Amino acid sequence: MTASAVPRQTLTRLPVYARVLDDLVRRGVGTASSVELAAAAGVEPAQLRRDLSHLGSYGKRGVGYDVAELRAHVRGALGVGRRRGVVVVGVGNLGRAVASYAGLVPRGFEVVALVDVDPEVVGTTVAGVEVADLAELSRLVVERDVSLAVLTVPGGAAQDALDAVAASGVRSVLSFAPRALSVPDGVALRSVDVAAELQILSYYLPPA
Amino acid sequence: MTASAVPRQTLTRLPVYARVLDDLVRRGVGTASSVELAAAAGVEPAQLRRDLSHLGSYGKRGVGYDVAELRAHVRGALGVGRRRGVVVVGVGNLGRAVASYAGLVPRGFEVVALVDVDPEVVGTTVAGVEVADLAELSRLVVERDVSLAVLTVPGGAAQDALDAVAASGVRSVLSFAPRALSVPDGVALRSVDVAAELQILSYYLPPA
DNA sequence: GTTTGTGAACCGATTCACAGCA
DNA sequence: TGCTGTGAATCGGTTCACAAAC
Repeated sequence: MTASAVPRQTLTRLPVYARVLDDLVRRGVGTASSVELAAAAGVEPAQLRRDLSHLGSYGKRGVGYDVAELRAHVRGALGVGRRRGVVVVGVGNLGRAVASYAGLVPRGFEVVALVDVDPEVVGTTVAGVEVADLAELSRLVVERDVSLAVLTVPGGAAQDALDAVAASGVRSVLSFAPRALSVPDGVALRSVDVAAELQILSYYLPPA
Repeated sequence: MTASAVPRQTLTRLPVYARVLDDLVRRGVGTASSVELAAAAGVEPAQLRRDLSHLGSYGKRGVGYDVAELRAHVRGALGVGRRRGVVVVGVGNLGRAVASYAGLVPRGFEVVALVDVDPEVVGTTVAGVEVADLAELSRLVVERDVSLAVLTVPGGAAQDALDAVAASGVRSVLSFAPRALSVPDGVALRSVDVAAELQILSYYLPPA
């Protein structure tokens, strides 16, 4: 089962499974069935079994899954455990929040560079990292072994930021900008738009 | 075409269309074809036409869509334009970033309440709003007409926060907590997990 | 001629349901 | 017996392709 054979939707659930398995390992649970794992992950058992089948055949019929073994395989598929250098582009409120977010370190993500274009911000230190000018991006990516970028820039600056990040050699980008972005070849982009999420939720509110 | 007939996936694209239409109105464009709109939104023309067809039939064959009219219908479906009170639960770095996020106001979202459990934080003012104790939540929801909640609490506190928010009468919730949450009846929940997004992106990185 | 709106075909993902293995 | 892994059925959503409308 090659890596590229993992369906997109399955891929989005693997981090959830990884978290559930982390919990079970921490609690010393040795074995778990698809029913138990699915309940903890908030999905259907059949879906979880199908998802895991894309990684290989690691369960035992009549028994369930060995928690530690399965965890190793899920982590392996996601590349968890390997250190991943992250650059945060745009050091406003959101950029500072991402840079300070404690949830990244236990997953192997290390914010090793911050860049901005505002001279007021460049030179300041956030979460122990000095903010550099955007012009330094390419150098920092190489020197600090950056493999992921988080864009926390205003919408109007997002396309330029994405292009700059791509030119610097980073191939995986998470954007918080409320914009449809044209994605350079070979770059994987995921987007989060907080206002859009709230608008989607608004749909369900009473129109009154 | 009733409101509940809008498919989930279409719903997630409506905010994108709304933004594109905002731009066109601002630039004084009167009419646009599905090809033009789709290009700006980053989707296929057929998909855009299908999506819009769920809202009604607002295009003119041989001409395209009247930008202002279509915008009004898309906004209407999402309830944009109506003021929406928002409470931010958990005033850490991320909560402060959300409370200060300028992108919410133009979409009609107004952060009118902040709550936390930490006595160090309660009483401070963020983005012009005083942080209240979580115990005040129900009162604030009523007094300030809150219809949406954003959960920016640590993972371990998320389920309790969600339950408290639901008990206070808020029915639409956006969570940033890295947890699978059990959703109370009648509540719409959307989740954003930054570390999970980075893990998904990690999948595409070279394993070396 | 141009472009919408939509049946119909297609596609990927979910769920069912059970054969196969522990 | 109990539970996985997976064919087969199903479902929702996307894309095709064209008749209808302008």
